[in-house]
Amino acid sequence: MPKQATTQPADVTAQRRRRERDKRYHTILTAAERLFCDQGYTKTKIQEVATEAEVAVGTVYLYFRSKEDLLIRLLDKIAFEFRAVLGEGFRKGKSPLERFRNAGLGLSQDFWRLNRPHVIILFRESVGVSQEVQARRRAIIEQINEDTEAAILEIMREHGREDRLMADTVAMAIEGIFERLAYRYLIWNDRPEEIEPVVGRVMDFIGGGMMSVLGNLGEPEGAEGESGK
Amino acid sequence: MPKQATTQPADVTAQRRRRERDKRYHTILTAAERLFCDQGYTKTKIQEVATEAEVAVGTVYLYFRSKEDLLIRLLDKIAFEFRAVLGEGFRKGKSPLERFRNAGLGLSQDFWRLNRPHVIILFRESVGVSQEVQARRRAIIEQINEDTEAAILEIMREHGREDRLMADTVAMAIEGIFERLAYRYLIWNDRPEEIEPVVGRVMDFIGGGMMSVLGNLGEPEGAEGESGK
Amino acid sequence: MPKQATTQPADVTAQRRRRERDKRYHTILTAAERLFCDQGYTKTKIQEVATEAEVAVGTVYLYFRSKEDLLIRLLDKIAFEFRAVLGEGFRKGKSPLERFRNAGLGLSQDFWRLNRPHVIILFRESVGVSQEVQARRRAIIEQINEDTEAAILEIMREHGREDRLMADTVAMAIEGIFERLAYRYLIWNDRPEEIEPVVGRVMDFIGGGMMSVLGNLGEPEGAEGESGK
Amino acid sequence: MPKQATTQPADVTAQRRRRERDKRYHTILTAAERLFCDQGYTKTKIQEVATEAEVAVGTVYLYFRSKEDLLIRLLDKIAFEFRAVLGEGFRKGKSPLERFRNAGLGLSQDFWRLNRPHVIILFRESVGVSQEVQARRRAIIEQINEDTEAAILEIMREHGREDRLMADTVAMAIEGIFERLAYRYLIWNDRPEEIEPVVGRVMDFIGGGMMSVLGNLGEPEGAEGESGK
DNA sequence: TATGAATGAGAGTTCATTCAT
DNA sequence: TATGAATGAACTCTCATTCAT
Repeated sequence: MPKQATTQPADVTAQRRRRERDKRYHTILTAAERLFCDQGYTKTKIQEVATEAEVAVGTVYLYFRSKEDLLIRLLDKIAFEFRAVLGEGFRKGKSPLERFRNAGLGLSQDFWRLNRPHVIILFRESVGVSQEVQARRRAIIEQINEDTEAAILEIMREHGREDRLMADTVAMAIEGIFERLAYRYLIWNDRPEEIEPVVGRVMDFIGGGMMSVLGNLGEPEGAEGESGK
Repeated sequence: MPKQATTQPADVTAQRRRRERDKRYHTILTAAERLFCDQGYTKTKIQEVATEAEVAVGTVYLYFRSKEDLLIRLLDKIAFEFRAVLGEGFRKGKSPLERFRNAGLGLSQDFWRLNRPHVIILFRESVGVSQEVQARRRAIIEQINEDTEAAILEIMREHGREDRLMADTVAMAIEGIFERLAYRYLIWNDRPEEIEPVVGRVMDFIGGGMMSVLGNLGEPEGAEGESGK
Repeated sequence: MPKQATTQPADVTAQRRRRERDKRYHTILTAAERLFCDQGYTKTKIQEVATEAEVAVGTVYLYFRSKEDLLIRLLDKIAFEFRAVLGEGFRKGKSPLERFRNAGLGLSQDFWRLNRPHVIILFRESVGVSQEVQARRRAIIEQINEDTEAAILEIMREHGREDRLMADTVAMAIEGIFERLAYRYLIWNDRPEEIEPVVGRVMDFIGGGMMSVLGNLGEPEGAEGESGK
Repeated sequence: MPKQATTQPADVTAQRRRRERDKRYHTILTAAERLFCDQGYTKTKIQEVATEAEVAVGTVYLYFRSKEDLLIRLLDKIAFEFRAVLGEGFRKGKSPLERFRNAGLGLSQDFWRLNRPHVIILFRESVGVSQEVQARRRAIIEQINEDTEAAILEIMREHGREDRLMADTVAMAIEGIFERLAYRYLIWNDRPEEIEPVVGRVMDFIGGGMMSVLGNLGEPEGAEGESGK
């Protein structure tokens, strides 16, 4: 009791330890991210991650169960940030459609431009690694799909009707488009500055596609021959 | 007559050898394909490929330079068949738009349904393997992009104007959509029977997107507010 | 005092580690030496070296880059000891000639008799292995040649003249003689006890050869028609 | 009988076959020689030997039991030619000493200059290959030693006494010298033109050594202090 | 006799993971 | 908690030799 009164060392120490632990966790994770990006997951050795993070090999295993675990935690972190950017975009704007557009632009501006490594890990390095990594990757992408679908359903509702099947399909399509976009301008060519104009064109394309689809649902503009057949 | 019988053998033998060589080449390639799909490229051992193809390990190396070479040849074969199906689709139909639609349907009907292994190798197992494999994968996808772009330009021309930039972007978008489609219904879920209805909806979406884009170019239907801004 | 006990451990541990590292290095090297001798370099497997040294295969690669590196380090060690014995011999004795003789005897007594494995590795197992090993072997032999040449030049100088060309040739001759001697009585027949009398005769032969050559240079006994022209 | 009378085809064919067989045997052997020299025995593949000899792999095995056998036959051939040159030298000249000198010169002029490949195979590529090859190599070198010893004994006899032990040692010494000579000017440096002057000096050295040794035996030219102690 | 496709044992090397300090 | 030396299973590729044609 008197001891606690003087400096509360137990709590303070515990807090500091916690902070240091967190810090080290992220140092290692960031080192792994950098290396997985530059050399690929398979070619990166735990020893290299340790060196890059300025810790010993054993220390890496103190924070992560295995090399695979390192990748999974990385995916989780990426997923979190990804959804955050996306969610932020969906919240800005007056009409649902405007919000939708903002999300797309936000993704291309804020996220990808800054996080090429994340894109590389999500779309290249985590592909085909192991069953568990596949599952995680799939969960992330489906989660994003659901977010997008929700936004689309909101737009649909505003137009008077909702079609979950179509919303799901459109969400899937949009995700596919953006993945390819990212692949082209970040992974294959590292030219993020070219993304913005392409996103403009892409959003036109997507907008047209959605209009066509929404038109069939709520608005009496009617008669796009192909649709719905 | 008897003379023919004695002089031909050389040719006959040479021919038969060639046939057998080709046959064995494909036996090994098919064995690799099956295993790469089921267990993944990395986890598949050359020994297993050999056993599956009922040859010795050394024989595999008689036909392929390395394990990586096996994957590259596989990609080449897949690319060839892929483009064949796509090209066939593009040729059927009266109007460019109809031909375009046919290509999409053809892909989903003839190719993907029958060739799940191909899709898995192209979209999952060949990702992140090595620099050379990446290069090959990229070349294939860009090639398909060009094919698609050409088809789109044809449609554009019919509508009175052409916009290469837009055509390229749209081609990219379409490819992205189809890749995600394949991923979902063939790789993550092996439910090829669900593809067709989804492709229907997807083609509506794409059709709408293209109309919107074409509208801006040639037809005076005008006024899709979002587009072109 | 107690403080010293707590502050020193770091140094002590570091020292002990260093000692253990050195010890293990030599354990492995010695194991390799034994096996290379008994079974030959090519037929010895790294696994065997590891077993002989009572470590794991991976540990061998922790200390040596490759199997070839193992041989090269061995050669370096042998070269070091070889020159040490030779140098020691060259230092004992009053006249240059006596010193020269001592070096020869020293070689045959101290070195070869005790280091049959070294002789085998230097003269048999390291021959024809690889470019780099050849280079190292050559460097060692040329180094010994230079040492011998220096001793001969000293003798020559005492006799009033020096002839580098002749000294070089004689050094080469002497080395050749001793190599063959070693080959015969250590590699082909393991009878080191027979070396000493032969070395006696050989030294007579060499002495005569050198006298004849020196005679042409310094002493006016002259007139061996062929020599020196 | 009448058949024999017409063309004696059986004999003629048999002879021609024998000739062709011999020719092919030598073609293969020569191809192996060239490759063993250039790339080393270990690195040379049977396939390469076959290609160089313009036959199929199987054909090589029709003429030689194994890769090792190829090397052994090569050694035999080299030994044969080696002894021939040596023997020829020993026969030319009036006095035994002159004949001896001729042999040494002959070796350096006729044999080595023309047969660098032989030297490389005998002194480098056949070292450390296998037990059997070692045995053959040893036999060859001992054979040459005996030839040399015989020549030395002849000289000794002319001088009135013979000492087998000394003759053997001197023969060994001479062989050692020439091997090193060959190593230096043919294997390490391919400069055969430098051999001749060196051989001159070497023969002086050897001459002096032999004189010293002979002096002790028979002739009263005497009194090289060191010798014989 | 000649061919050359097929064989398959074999070996060097790597690297994720552990654990004594 | 941190360290990093030690581990050893795993895997690709080679190449001498064989044998059906």
